[in-house]
Amino acid sequence: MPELPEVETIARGVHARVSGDVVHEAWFSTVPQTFQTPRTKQLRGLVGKKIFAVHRTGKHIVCELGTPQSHEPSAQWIVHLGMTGRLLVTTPDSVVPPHPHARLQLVSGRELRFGDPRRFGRLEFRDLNPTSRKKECKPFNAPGLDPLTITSGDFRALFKNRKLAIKAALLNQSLLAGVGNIYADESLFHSGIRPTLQAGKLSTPRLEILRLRLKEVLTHAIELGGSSVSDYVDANGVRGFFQLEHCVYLRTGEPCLTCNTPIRRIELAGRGTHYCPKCQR
DNA sequence: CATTTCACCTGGTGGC
DNA sequence: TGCCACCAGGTGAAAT
Repeated sequence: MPELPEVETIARGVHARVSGDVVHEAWFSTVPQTFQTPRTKQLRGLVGKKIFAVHRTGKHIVCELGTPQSHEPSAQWIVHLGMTGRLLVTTPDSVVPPHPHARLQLVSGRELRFGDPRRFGRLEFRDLNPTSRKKECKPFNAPGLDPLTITSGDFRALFKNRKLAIKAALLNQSLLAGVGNIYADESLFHSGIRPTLQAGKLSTPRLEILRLRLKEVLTHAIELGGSSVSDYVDANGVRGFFQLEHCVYLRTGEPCLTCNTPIRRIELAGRGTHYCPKCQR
């Protein structure tokens, strides 16, 4: 469900409410595919740990953990929400929605809960060990570059000589980390770029427009708490408002807000793709 | 290596 | 009310 703005909103909300808190007890479901790291190892690793900070990288939420006495994080709990994952900070007595997968009871009395009906989300635990060369001992980092901070030169270089459609390139997380279906469609609309154009054929000025519009769209969406299309809510259970600003996403057949031409829907890279045939060329 | 397709899941919606 | 087709915020593995 969640793309960069939703994940950023959740990470901020969780950070605000649980940093400094300590994991008292933990419960995990037995759904195997949810646990990137074996659930027993996650249980052992989390209980008794202090949460120093929570932040986003790409579409991942990273909780920095350590012993309550220390000041340096020595482990990480990494949450990927998939399509329908939710990460919520609640009171212990609040109703547990269907499909719960993790419940961390905190010393403050709060609970950090993860639930996910479609089970595309993943939970991962890392014991950080600076001397180890193993990947699972290194701090987690999204593979692609962050669209909020990427430079013009790096942005251009990502797409150079690429034969795939620009929309498919935007969705590739090893190029840009955090862009998903909504913000790919919306940023291409605001850039006047047809999603099917070959990424490598876009001129430097058009790529620069895309970089700027993408950053604007994502920043604006973060300010509005993300897009709630069906069921997305932030760490406090509150819906976002950016869906009210969507110009093309899920507006098939409705008039373009600029020129009144009906919005067209095609399939591209296996995803529904929405664009204005007149404004985007 | 670059690119495309598909499987993985549950649930909501709208047509009949 | 039920049944069915279709759609949905993601991504990794397999195929090409």
